[in-house]
Order: sequence, then structure tokens, then C-alpha cells
Amino acid sequence: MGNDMVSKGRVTIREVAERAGVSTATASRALSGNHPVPPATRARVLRAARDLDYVANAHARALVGGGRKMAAVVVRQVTSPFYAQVAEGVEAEAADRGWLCVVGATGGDAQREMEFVQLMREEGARLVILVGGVVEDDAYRERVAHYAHALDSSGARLVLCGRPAPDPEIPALVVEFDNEAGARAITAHLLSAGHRRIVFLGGLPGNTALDARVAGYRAALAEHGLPPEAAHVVDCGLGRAAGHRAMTELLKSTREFTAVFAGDDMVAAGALRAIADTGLRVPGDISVVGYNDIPLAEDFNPPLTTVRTPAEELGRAAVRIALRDPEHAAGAHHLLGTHIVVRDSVGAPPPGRAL
Amino acid sequence: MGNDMVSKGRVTIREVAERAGVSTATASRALSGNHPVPPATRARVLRAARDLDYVANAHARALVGGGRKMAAVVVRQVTSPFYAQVAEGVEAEAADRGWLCVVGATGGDAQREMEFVQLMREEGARLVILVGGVVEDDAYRERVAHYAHALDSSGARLVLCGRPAPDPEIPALVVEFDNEAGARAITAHLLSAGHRRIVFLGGLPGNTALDARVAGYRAALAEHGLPPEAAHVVDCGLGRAAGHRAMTELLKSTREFTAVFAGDDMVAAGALRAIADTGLRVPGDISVVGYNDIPLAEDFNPPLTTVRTPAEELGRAAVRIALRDPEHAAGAHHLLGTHIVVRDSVGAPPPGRAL
DNA sequence: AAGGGAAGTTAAAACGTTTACACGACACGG
DNA sequence: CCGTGTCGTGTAAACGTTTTAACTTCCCTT
Repeated sequence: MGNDMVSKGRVTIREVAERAGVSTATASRALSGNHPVPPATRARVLRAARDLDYVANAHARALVGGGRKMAAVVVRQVTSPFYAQVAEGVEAEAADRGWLCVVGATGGDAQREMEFVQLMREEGARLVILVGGVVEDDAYRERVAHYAHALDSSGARLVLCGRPAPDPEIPALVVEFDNEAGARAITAHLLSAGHRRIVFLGGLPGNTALDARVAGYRAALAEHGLPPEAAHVVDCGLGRAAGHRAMTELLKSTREFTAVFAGDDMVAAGALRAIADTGLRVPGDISVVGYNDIPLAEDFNPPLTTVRTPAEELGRAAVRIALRDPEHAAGAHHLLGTHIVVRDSVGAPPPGRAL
Repeated sequence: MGNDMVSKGRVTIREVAERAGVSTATASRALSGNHPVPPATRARVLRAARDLDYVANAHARALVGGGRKMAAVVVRQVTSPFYAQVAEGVEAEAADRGWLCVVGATGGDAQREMEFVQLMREEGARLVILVGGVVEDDAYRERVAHYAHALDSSGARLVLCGRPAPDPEIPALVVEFDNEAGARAITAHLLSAGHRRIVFLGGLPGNTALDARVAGYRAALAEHGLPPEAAHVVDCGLGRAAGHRAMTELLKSTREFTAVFAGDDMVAAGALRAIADTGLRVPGDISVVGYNDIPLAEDFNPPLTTVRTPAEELGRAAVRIALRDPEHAAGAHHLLGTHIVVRDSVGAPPPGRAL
């Protein structure tokens, strides 16, 4: 056996066909399995391909095939534990079907988001998944409507994870957690522990995910017979730094409270640190709950009681739903359930401040 | 102005050319900027493209251009904070140059790693970055040698982040942190706090990154005049669960120690939890240090003293180095520096057990 | 024995770009 | 006025695959 490996340039299907003594058409069919080919011929072609270390050119394939199995997931940043889990779910579900998955990080910049979607159009992605809450203003609505129509006209699907569709008529589907139910449940948990003065830390008006959590929080309060004034929302937005800053501020204020409901676990992380910095104890002096149950939430100080949103499942669901029912998908709205996970950051309110 | 947008099928460059009254060659030149075109003509083409919402077909482009600007980063899992940061660095550096970045997760499975690299060959990736330590056995060496040659023959570069090249002659370059120096530094930190009985939790023989940390640990001990028997390495591997299990085990054993050096921050997280479970205090009873300084390390209980490995910078460096000096790159070995970040998980050894 | 398929195969035409080559126009120096 | 160079543009040939339509064989039915 001589030197079969061609060192210069890529091996093409033509060379494989030649070596197997068939035409490129037959070789293509044997390799792709798109059309039946007698076992003997097939074996010969496969053998030739192996000998030559043949690698199909995905571009040529996509060019003639008019598209390719590729999904794109767009997040603010991949280092956010929650987004990372969603991306992992998308990647896993895509990989299961032999699809390629590319991830784009926008850093929260609309400009980069647009560029990335444009790139995905050029690349022929058949599925783009935008994940993460966002404040819903006119610019947002216009942007997403543009994506939806542009992608739709190229035969691609758009799914919005945790962010709203600007209009039910738009060719996009949304998959998200039932934020209101989750927030209501964990607020009720705090209430049943005896807390009456609970502050919500991490509001971001216009962000539909956060607004829903706030709504759930208010609803739970109301259900418990508390007056609307019992609700106190600090609109500090998300992120560890924001939580730390806002909590520090809050502790310096005259506001009375015995528990804080953080908009997500990262805010809770910042809040916990701020509380520890002032020498107060959790849950002895203040109880804290978070949202999302990121993987390290049980390593916080103390382990965090929070609501578990199965992020990886969200990612998987997004691609599954988008690919399952192509026609009926557009405009559909899917809600995923959540549940509380109880750890050590909630206790009874301190006696002196029970109300 | 009528209905310019064609609803069926994608707009091709031919239609743009037609509308602008030029040939496809001129249109291509105007759009890609590969060849000078008089401003007037150029403007006309660009206008037509905008009107038609033309989107170039990346596949056709790559097919004739023989490749594309695409980098691939392969990690065990994207939800690991450290890997996520590396991936973010790669993504950022790639995006800065207008490259596309795709990430693959292997779950530690060699089979999936091979499939992914194969896929990247088909897709024409020009840069693939394998990140994360691995035990270096024959299968590994063979696998990586295969990747290196296969990619090299398609004109792509291979970079290994935190894993060894099987052979200096192989066409791959490695970029990693100086694990031995980092481990030596943090061990010295423990020693200067008074600890003499330090156990290393998270060894994984054959894993070069961990072996280097163990070597640094032993070196620091030796430099302090301690006998080789002072070193005690628990080979439990990495991950939060492994750390928790091994620490629990260790606490039940008769082994005397006052400090533990965890192989990475996730192991430390598990260890901290195990210690807390038995009612012991950190750093009062036991001091703990980690490795990597993941974003949430300061939210551990207590905030973790660890060595900071700028993971995002590792990712950026990988693509920068690979793209900078194409010829000289192969076989090169780059070491990135690290430094200690001191928090609250290290204290003096308890008096009764100072040695 | 003729006709009708089925099965296996192939030649050639797509897919949408880029680019090598050629061609004409035009300016300029001789 | 004629070469010579430059500039702008167009024609057509790539790039590597899949697929349509056609063409053989060969077997089976009648």
C-alpha cells in the first residue's frame, strides 16, 4: 500500500469515485445514504473514502441542499450560569439530532445582536434562539419583528426564550418559565415563614421576566391579605454587582424589612455579601431567597433557598418545540413550570421585628 | 415604490446585479470590496442590495473562497464556570476579527470529541481550540496526533489549552497557565500562615494540569524544608461532587491535617460543604484554598482564597497566538501567569494541632 | 418472444459566489 | 497618430456537492 493520503488540498468526492470505479453520483449516494445503493458498491465507495481520508465539504453540501442543520443561540454572556445552562441544553438537543450549534454573545448590545442575526442569515442557520429577558421598548419590538420576518422568509425559525414577542402575529414562538407562578410560590414560602415585610430586589421595569416576578410577588402578598403598600420593589436590575450595591443602600436606609426576594441568584449573591459585610446574619437577621437555582446556589453563604428553573430543559424545549411542529409553531407560547428548592437562607423573622 | 421584497426564496447576487444594471462580477466586487469599483457604480449596487434585502450566501462564498473565518472551541461542558470563561474569551477575540465561533461540548467523551473535530473539518473551521485537562494516555496521544495532522492538511490550526501536545513535532500549539508556579505560590501562602499538614484534594494522575499543580505543591513543601512524607495527595479527580465525597471521607479518616488545597474551585466548593456538614468551621478549624478563582468563589462560605487564572484571557490568547504567527506557531508552548487572591478561607492553624 | 418494469448507474445541470481573463474605452507620452 | 498603460466592466469558468432525467441491463409477466 502506497502513500494514499494526498498531502496537498482536500480530497474531493471525485477522487473517491474514481478510486471506487464509480461516478460521483453513485459515490454521493453511497456516502450520504440519500438513495439506495447495492451493498457491494456501497462498501467499495466507503472503503475508498476511508483510504483517502475523505471529508465532505459542508459548504458544497449546504449550497446545493439549500440550507444546513444549524442552530444558533444568542445570549448576553456565556459566563452567566443560567445562560450557560440554557446554551448547554440547546447544544445538547441540537447535537442529538446531528445539528451544529453556534453561540453568540451580545454583551447586551443590540447592535451586536443584529450583526449576529445577520451573520446567521448568511450562514443559513435554520433556527435562531434568542435567550434572556430584555426591556421591551419600541426599538426592541422593531428589531425582533425584523428578525422574525427576515428569518421566516429564508425558511428559518425564530424562538424567543424568556423574552416577549412584539406581536402575536409575528412568525416566532416563545418558550419561557412561568415567572409569575414561581415568584408567587416563593413569596408564599416567605410569608408562611412569618415574614410580612419583604422587599423585592432587582426590578427592571419593562423587562417582562422581571415584571412577571414582581407581579407574582405582589399577587402573593395580596392573597395573604396584605395591603399593596406592603410591597416594596427596588429597581436595581440584575447582576451580582447591582445586588450588592442595592442591598448596601437598602441596609443604610430606614426601610423596615425582614426578608428579601432577589430577582435572581446573582442578585442574591451580591445581597448576601452586602449583608455579611455589615455583620448581619442570614437567616438570623434577614432571610433571603433567589431565583433560578444556579449550580453554585447551594454553596452560597448560607445555601440559598430559591426557585429552580430547569434552564437546560428550557434550551432543549426551545429546539424541540421549534423543530416539532413547524406549521403550528408560529405565534405559540409555551410556559415551563418551576418549583421551590428549600435550603438554609430562610428562617423565622427576628422576634423584635416580626412586624 | 412597489413590493420590492421577493417573498419566495432567497435573493441572489444576480438579482441585485440586474437591478443595479451591472454584471454579477461587478456586483460582487462592489459588495465584497475585493476589487475597486467606481463610487457611483458601487453606490448603485449597494442601494439595490439594500432594497432587495440581499443576504450573501456564506456557503457559496466559502466554497469558492476555499474556507471561512470560523473558529471552534471544544470544552467538556459549557456550564463549568472556568470553561465558560475560556469560551467567552475565544468568542470575544473571534468576534473582534469578524470570525464566527462555534462551541462544542463533549461531556468528557472522546467519541464525541472526535465527531466534533470531524464536523469542524467538514465545516471548514480554520482554528480549533481544545480546552481542558485530560489524562494523557496512549489513546489521547493518538487521537490528538490525528487531529493535528488532519487539520493541518486542511490548512487549519489546532491549539491545545491546558492539555499537552503528544509530541513537540506535532503541528499544534499549546497555551496554558503555569500550574506549577501557581500551586507553589498558594502552597507557600498556606505555609506562611503556619500550616504544615496540608492535603491536596483532587489529584488525577496522568492529567498534566493537575500533575503540575501537585508538583508545585510538593516543591513548595520541599522548599520549606518539609520531608516528602508531609505531602498527601487525594486522587479524587475534579468536580464538586468528587470534592464533597473525598472531603467527607478524609474527615472520617485518622489523617491529621489543618489545611486543604483543592485541585480547583469546584472541588473546594464540595469540600467546604462537606466540612460545614460535619460542623467544623473554615478557617477556624480547617483552612481551604482553591484554584481558578471562578466568578462565584467570593460568594462561597467563606469567600475562597484561591489562585486566579484569567480564563477569558486564556481564550483570547489562544486565538491571538494561533492567528498571529502562522508559521512559527506550530510546536510553540506558551505559559500564562497567575496570581493569588486572598479572601477569608485561610487562617492560622488551630493551636492544638499546629503540628 | 415481446413488452413492461425495476434496479443500478451515469452525464449533466443545478446551487450562489468569486475571480482569471479578456475586452473596450480613454488618456497620455512619444 | 500610434503604441502603451490604466481603468471599468463583462463573460465564463471554477468551487464540491446533490439530484434530475435518461440510459442500460436484466428479470418477470403474458
